[in-house]
Amino acid sequence: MLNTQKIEKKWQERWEEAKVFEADAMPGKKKFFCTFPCPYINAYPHIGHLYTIMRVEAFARYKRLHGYNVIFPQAWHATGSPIIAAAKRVQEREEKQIQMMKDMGISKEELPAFEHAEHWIDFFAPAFEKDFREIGLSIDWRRTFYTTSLNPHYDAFIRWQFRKLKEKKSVVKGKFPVVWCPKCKNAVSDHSRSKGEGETTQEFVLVKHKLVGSNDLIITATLRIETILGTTNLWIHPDVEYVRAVVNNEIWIISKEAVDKLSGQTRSVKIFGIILGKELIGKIVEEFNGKKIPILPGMFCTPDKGTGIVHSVPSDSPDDWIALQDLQRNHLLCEKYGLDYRTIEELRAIPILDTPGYGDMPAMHLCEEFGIQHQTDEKKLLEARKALYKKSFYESIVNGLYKNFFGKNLEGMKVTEAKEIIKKELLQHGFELFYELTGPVVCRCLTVCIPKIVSDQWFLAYSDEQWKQDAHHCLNQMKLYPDTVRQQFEYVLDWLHNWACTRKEGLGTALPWDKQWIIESLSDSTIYMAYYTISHLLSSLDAKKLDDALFDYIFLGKGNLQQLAKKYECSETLLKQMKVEFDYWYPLDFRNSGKDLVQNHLAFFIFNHVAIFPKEKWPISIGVNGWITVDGEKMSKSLGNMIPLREISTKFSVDAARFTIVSGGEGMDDPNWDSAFAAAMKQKLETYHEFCLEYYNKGRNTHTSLDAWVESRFHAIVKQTTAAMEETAFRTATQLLFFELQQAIKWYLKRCHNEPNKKCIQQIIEAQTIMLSPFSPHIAEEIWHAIGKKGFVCQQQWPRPEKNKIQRDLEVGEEIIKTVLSDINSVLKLIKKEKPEKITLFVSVLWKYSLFALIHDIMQGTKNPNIILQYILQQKEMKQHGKEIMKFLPKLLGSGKIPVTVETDDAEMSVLHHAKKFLEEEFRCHVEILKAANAGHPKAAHALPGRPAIVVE
RNA sequence: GUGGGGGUAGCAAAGCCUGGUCAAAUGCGCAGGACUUAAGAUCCUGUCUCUUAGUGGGUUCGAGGGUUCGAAUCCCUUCCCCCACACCA
Repeated sequence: MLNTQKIEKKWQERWEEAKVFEADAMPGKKKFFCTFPCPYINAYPHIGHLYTIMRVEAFARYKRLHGYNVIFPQAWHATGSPIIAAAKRVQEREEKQIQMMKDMGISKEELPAFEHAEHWIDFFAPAFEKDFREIGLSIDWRRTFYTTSLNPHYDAFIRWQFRKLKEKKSVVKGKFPVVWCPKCKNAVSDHSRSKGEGETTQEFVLVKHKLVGSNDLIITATLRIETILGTTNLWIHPDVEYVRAVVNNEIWIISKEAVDKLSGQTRSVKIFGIILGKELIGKIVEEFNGKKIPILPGMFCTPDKGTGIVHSVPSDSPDDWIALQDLQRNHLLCEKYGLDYRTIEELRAIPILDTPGYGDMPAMHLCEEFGIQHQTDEKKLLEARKALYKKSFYESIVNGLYKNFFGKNLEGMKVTEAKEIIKKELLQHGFELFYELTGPVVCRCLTVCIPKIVSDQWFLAYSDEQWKQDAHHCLNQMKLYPDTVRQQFEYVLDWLHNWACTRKEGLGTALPWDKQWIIESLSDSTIYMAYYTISHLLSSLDAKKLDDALFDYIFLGKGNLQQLAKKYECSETLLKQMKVEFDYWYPLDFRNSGKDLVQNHLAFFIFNHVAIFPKEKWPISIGVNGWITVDGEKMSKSLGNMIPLREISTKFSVDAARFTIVSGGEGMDDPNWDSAFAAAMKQKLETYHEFCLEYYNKGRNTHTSLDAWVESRFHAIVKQTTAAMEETAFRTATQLLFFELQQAIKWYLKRCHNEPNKKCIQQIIEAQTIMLSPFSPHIAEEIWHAIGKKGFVCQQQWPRPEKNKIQRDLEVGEEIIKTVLSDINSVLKLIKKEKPEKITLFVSVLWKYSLFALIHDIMQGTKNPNIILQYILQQKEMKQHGKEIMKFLPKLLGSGKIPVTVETDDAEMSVLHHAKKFLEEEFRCHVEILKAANAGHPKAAHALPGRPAIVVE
């Protein structure tokens, strides 16, 4: 048994000593720069990280074997709120958080330290590095850093980045609705809530209804502005007190509860009167289009939702429909509020939308479907409403009433489209927007949160057309692994609009020109790969002195070297060196991440690169992969199937785990981690190690056709493996270079009775070990060393496939022998004979005829037309002329059986003659090989090209 | 719903673009055998089903249609799974 942990450690130390993975600019030498996105360091890394980073790692090691000067740097991400929020939770000793800390193996004594965000970084950054080192990643650790203002050098870099963006007008100011805590006077992110995780703001439109005979406006709020033409009446709760208030020079009637919400949203609201719902019932309001409708009693109106008043669209709202039904059935109620029930009865729902499956009165149908009897059936109504909203939003079509909507014809348009147009028009005609939360949110300070419009929010202007075009341009010339993600990228680049890039809380860099803001996490991590090229040199400068001039010089080649050196009190050489490093390494050659980052990080990455850097520094390629599943199940904390990296060495061995995870899958599919495979793989690698030691110096010097065969297989496999590696199809590559090659070797050794050609087997062992090294580097080094090779395996040359050594006919020959072997075995098994006395092989023809000659022969007659047919179907001509031929072939086959004489193919005969000795030894009996055509044995008729008939005696 | 990626034997995963050599690679798992004092490892054999002195038949590649002499592969319909739909890592 190998001590894998010892081996891992040994080689990691040796690589470190020899600085194998430290790469510096070497102008003139080909280079490869690859990165894995900074992981967020609020917990230990796990096997999910491993899969994605292995794609970078394997590619990096592969490129090194091709003589590239490779850098693979790694930094840590701490920008944003999760760490701060977690620290706060620790401070509060929140149960869940404490449990999480415990699960991570953090003791009670250590807890107080985790109350401070800085400690998380101090703790996890080294932890990540340790874990990453322990799985043998070929990272240049000199270049490591972490993000946020806690790293002043990086901080200066981010400030430079944002000033550059601002210069290009890529950062703009705008309005933005947020979840707001009135007490903390802060936006409350998901992580800082004690209740209401996942709730966001929701955009309503405020509809103004003019009370006839006064200047008062009754305000309703709706999510479904596209139904505006279906309004038949207003609902108001008779027993609720509403207020009259001056809102931006208008008089509004709204619920008390609505006042706070409205005033939080850039409005001044002054209450000057109270009005009971009852007082308004029966009155008439005038709509924006002049239509007059009544105000009716609706008990379902709740003052804390919207404005507490509802406009009624009975055609498309189950609530409105059933409320209207209730009222129309209830004469007493009408009388109670002094309403004329005849006019009430005449109120009819107005069809406005066509909803597939429900026609133009979906609310009515849904009330029936859900068995809703009364407006107090809240549960059922909620379900019906949800069902309808969803269906209607995506599937309904607006009808003829919208033929002339402010001069626009919307008839036949989908709701998703029409909605935006309707909203836009109405906003121009005095309607207003209003935000509500999708559900109750309570801040960490236990204050109930409200929606608020922040008016000085900064955005990255991704909606800018020119910027989008540049991004597309960049994408078009980029290589994507796999290319199937391209469409997704195209879509995302188009779809992205302005991104709110600043926050009020969290870790990060202060926005240089507006220090109340902190740059948001995704926005600060878009071009930091450039920072890798200089991070190890930059840290020797005094952070306080750093400013834009430095980065302008390094990244954009502006400014005077002498002056700058003076300014930063450093040598010119150092500054120059930084510039050389950047110019040499950039552009970035390969960036790989999970597929979930396509729509944000990777898209931002493209955008910001094209904004800041000249074309020749734009990224070269992006790799994208799926999400790991563990033994067929989604990986999650709750399932308890997270495998932390730190457990890998002891549980599976690093080499086995690295190999396993890569063979889990490729492309965009979710790959699978198979624990049983990992365990088996550990054993296989050990066996492989033993095999190499046993066979490396074994063998003869003579060269046979069998050696030529194994060489052919070897070169074919190397060729395929290389092609797969180039496409980052690492699963395919591992399958080929390990299993496929093993199989070939096994057969080879069997055929040559464990007496391989020395040169052949050495070449194969060396090559296989080299090809294995990107995946399982420790064991590869161990083998390399053990077979007496000098240097590191990771610094060797990737094997070169030699085309002229690949000989198809040799492979076909061995296939025939394999078939014969397996056929004899099945016969032996069937007749339960262990020791045959004699085996006779009847060899048929390899048809040399052209297809048409064959058909001619069939017309002459044959012993078995079906066999011929089968053979015909495989021929190239069939692919070209298949249709014509098949039309008349059945007729031919229907004709009689006339014996036909055919020539035996010499190739097959000679293959079998060569293998005769092998077969005889295999079965320990005499083997006879005859031409089927003139054997005269009844079994001989079974012979097929490439598959002799067999008689065992 | 929209955009993207998928659905293949017990599990995982090739094949699909470019239809025929596909009952479908490979690996894991499982079963039997050899070796061994034994375990592990290793090696061999089998692993849809029925047959059989083997190269044969049947039914399979989410489901249902279609194109074709021929479909896992091309086209249409449909169901299911994953990712994203944002202000955040």
